[in-house]
Amino acid sequence: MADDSSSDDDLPLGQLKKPAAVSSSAAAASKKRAIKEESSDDDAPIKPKKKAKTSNGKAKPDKVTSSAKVKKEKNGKSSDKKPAAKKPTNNGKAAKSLKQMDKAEKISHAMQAYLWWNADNPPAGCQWVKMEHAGVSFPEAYTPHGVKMLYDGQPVDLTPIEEEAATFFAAMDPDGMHLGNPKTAPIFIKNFFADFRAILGKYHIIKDFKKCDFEPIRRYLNEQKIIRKAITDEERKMNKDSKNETMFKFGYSLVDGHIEKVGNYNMEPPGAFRGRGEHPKMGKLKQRVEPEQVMINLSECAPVPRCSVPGHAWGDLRHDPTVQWLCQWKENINNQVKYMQLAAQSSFKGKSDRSKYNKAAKLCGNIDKIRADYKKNLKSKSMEARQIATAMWVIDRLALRVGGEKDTDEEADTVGCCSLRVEHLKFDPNGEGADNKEIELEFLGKDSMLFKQTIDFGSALYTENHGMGEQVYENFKLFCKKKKQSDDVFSDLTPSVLNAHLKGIMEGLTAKVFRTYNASKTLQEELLKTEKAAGWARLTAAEKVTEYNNANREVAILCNHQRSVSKAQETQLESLGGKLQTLKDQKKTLKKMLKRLNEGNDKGLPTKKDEAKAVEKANKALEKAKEMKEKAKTNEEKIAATEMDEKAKALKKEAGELKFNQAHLWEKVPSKDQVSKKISNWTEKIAKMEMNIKHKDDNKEVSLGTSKLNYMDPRISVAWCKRNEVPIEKIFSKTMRDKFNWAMAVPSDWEFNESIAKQG
DNA sequence: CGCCTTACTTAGTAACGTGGGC
DNA sequence: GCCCACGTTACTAAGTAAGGCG
Repeated sequence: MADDSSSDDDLPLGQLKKPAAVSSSAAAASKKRAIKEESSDDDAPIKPKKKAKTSNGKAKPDKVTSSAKVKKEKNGKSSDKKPAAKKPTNNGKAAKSLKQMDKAEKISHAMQAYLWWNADNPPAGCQWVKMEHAGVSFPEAYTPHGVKMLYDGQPVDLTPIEEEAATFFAAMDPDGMHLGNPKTAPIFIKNFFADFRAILGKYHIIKDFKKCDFEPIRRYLNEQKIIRKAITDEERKMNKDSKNETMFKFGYSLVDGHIEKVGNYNMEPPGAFRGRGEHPKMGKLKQRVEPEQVMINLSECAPVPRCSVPGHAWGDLRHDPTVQWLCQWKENINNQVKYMQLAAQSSFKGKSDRSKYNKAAKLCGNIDKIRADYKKNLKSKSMEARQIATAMWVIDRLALRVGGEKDTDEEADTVGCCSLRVEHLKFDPNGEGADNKEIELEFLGKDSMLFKQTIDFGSALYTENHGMGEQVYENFKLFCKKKKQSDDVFSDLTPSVLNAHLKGIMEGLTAKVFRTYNASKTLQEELLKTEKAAGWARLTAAEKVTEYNNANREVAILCNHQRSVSKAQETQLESLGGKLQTLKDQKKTLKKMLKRLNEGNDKGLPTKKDEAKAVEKANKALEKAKEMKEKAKTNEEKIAATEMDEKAKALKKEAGELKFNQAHLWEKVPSKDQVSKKISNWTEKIAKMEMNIKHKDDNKEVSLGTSKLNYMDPRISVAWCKRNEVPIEKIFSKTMRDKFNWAMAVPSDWEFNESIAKQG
């Protein structure tokens, strides 16, 4: 399995790209025809001639197709030596028979039967030989709601297009990260209003944003939200069905005889551009994309899908097997090309993912050489060599991104290593004096995430084991000398210069490989550390998972993967703090009670106040709300039902709080025994809650998902699960298991090191 | 060669849906 | 069995890097 993954991997991507586009598409085309013939029996059920486009979608022929396919692939598979890998991927649950599966399950079953890492590769330089799909699914045309915004207090008639734009603005949360931030709100409003005015035309009465009142539309949208909340189960099912229908139609592609999932098959709908950070273009109107703007890419032999928007047609057609994309179009905000591509669990993505990790693993064998190289050059007489060496240290040790140049008129002002400016470094941030070797790095990185860390270059962390911290510090001082705050620290260093140097050291090495390498290496080392600790074997699976998450957190911190703390989270944490205090107070009360009982004074001890009443009241309200929901026909009734529901929930919450507040008490005067038992109970509860709060607090600003999804070699996690008897589902969600299907078969002693690079 | 285009990976957040505590 | 906090998924913005072109 993973071991035989052979030499394949880096082949298709790198070297052979050139002969690609034009010439090879012709060559590939002729080859394609040959292949088509060979495998035609294979495709027979899938290609009922004209309707082939919908072959992945339409109801009847499809059912035959998928089940036939399943059987075939299954048989083919059982002959190849590994039935084992299959079972755990089947959700852990007892395998369903084909008859019991719904359509989506059947398709996914069929897809799982294809193991690309055991299959032949497409011709060198090509990603596929045959590819067919249904194109993108377009959002529905805008339906006007007729709710009028106010201008200068007066309702204004708007055309549907104008109304749509106004509605995009009204849909923005006034307290959200764009309008709720006093720094970004003016940018957003300025951009939006400029585009809105352009739609309205010169002579429209709307001229001043301050006189605009979008509140009526905003209220309407909120009302719609409430109505949607009150839908019946039946309606909910219908929505799901129609969603599934478009998934069946557009969500799958046929690539070289097997089904693959498409990632983003829904065309991005129009709206207000939600750029992050202080993006200079936020608020601009993102236009609706017409089919004519879309280019689709499929094989020449594939049927061209009919465009699903009435009266429209695809803009252009391509047959380029050297690329992965199925559709592309231009977006009007930054004039960038966007793509529809296969999903993360597809073979295309799986192949490049595996090759990414193999490349990072290859770095294990070269890292000493590389560190020695930049150590030497840190003192080089050539300024360029010195800058390259210092940048490499930064990228290696601080895990910064390479940092390409950005045009701040067009994009947010964010930086990485090469684009660091003098103003982002603060020497001796704590004013500790001359021989202090601290620098505070403060800047906005990708997605405008704050990087703020004080690096003590003289500390053991950066000086021991060839850490070179002191020399790096001297270099930084040198690079910043006589420069303006706004000057680049690495004056003439660019990502291409840096990457050219890296390529000279190790084939395929680029700056971003260091992040993958360090993330995976860190995970592996952290996991190993805990496994070696005394008593490890006695831990439960859940406790082991906590340790895994701790290791994961180390990686996330290394990569500076953050998330903002939501209001809800903040209040939740606060309320937990309140609860903890209550528990502590209750414990005090219990101790006092015990003391008095010991003294034989049991008069006036607090007892439980009647709480059943409150509970009953809440339950009644809840029942009524349910009833209203079921009866509701009109919008007004639906809104009333939702309101009632919310009221009832508030009552229930209140009752719960009352219950919690006197949970330490008894109906009658308790015995000494009862009290002391409860005291020890409470001690335990308090400890548990303190742990819980600490854990939540530690995690609230760290995002574990990104590193798990993009940086940590999944084979490390799979092997860890296997040797520690932790079910893989505890670590990887369903989609992650699908994405990492190629990694599931590694043995329990698999290691992230240079030897795996040789294997492929 | 430096800049622009192309193609793909990485990223946080909003919306969604579900599993496990009451 | 219910419900909601929480994890998962969808969405699309924002990066990197290679290659082409003038």
